Amino acid sequence: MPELPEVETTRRGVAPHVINRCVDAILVRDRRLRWPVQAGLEDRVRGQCIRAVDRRAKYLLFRFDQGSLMLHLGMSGSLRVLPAFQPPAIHEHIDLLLEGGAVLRYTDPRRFGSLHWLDGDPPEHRLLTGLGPEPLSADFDGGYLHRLSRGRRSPVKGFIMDPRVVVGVGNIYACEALHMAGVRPDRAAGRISAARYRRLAEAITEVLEQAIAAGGTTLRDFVGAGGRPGYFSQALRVYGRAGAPCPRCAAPVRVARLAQRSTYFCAVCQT
DNA sequence: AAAGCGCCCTGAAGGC
DNA sequence: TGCCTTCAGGGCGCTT
Repeated sequence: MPELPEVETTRRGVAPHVINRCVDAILVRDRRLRWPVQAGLEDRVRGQCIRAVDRRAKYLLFRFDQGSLMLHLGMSGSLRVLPAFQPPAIHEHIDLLLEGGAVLRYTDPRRFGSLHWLDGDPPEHRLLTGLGPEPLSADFDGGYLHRLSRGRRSPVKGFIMDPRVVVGVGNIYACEALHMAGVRPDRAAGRISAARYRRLAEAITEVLEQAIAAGGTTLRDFVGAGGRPGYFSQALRVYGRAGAPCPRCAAPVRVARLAQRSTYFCAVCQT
């Protein structure tokens, strides 16, 4: 289940195989994704050529000469490039048949993902408006988090996971970044100092960059575009390690429910 | 306006 | 072994 590093890993994995390839056809075998795949989408894509593969938040944007396909992997989606068509297995819902025979195939057991056709250039959609900055861009830093958080009483973990605040920080990386920065997940967002937000922003950036460099985090079913698993799971400090020693102070890692999500933290060195 | 929930869906894991 | 319950990486959209 893709968080931002998995989506970025997927983007980098598929891009070289699809850029400047033209689409002979798109096959949508199951339209029942998070939102039903719009009727007629096939006609918009057919015959067009992919010019770029971009990412905004966790959305992949396949840019054509006229319009874009916007794909979200949801919690269980993955993409891979097949050298030639082969009969689809269960949950393999969508194929882009590329000129020359290769197939870009979308698999999504839970069908929480989505696929939209966007006419505009640059691509615009209500799901993209209102998104916060990219965490790996220059307009994201501790000063930004500090300014935006003033007056907020809800926990800082939910604050950094809010895509209107900053995109791409899912449950795993929120836990990891808060541990790296030494910030308790349940601290009120509005009561954290500028200096600590500086550390937290740096931690978010660092953990995401490390995870991208490692090819994402494999948990259960994530497989990168080339079929290789990610290796970041070996580097997780607290996520999924309840009871194990904190890598910094050796106190047992604790787990709590925060905003309906499992939250792993060290009660000693996160304050 | 912020915050808290329910919910979409399938599969894996753990308890009994 | 099998059945049942719980949980999972997201995030929209409704209610308060």
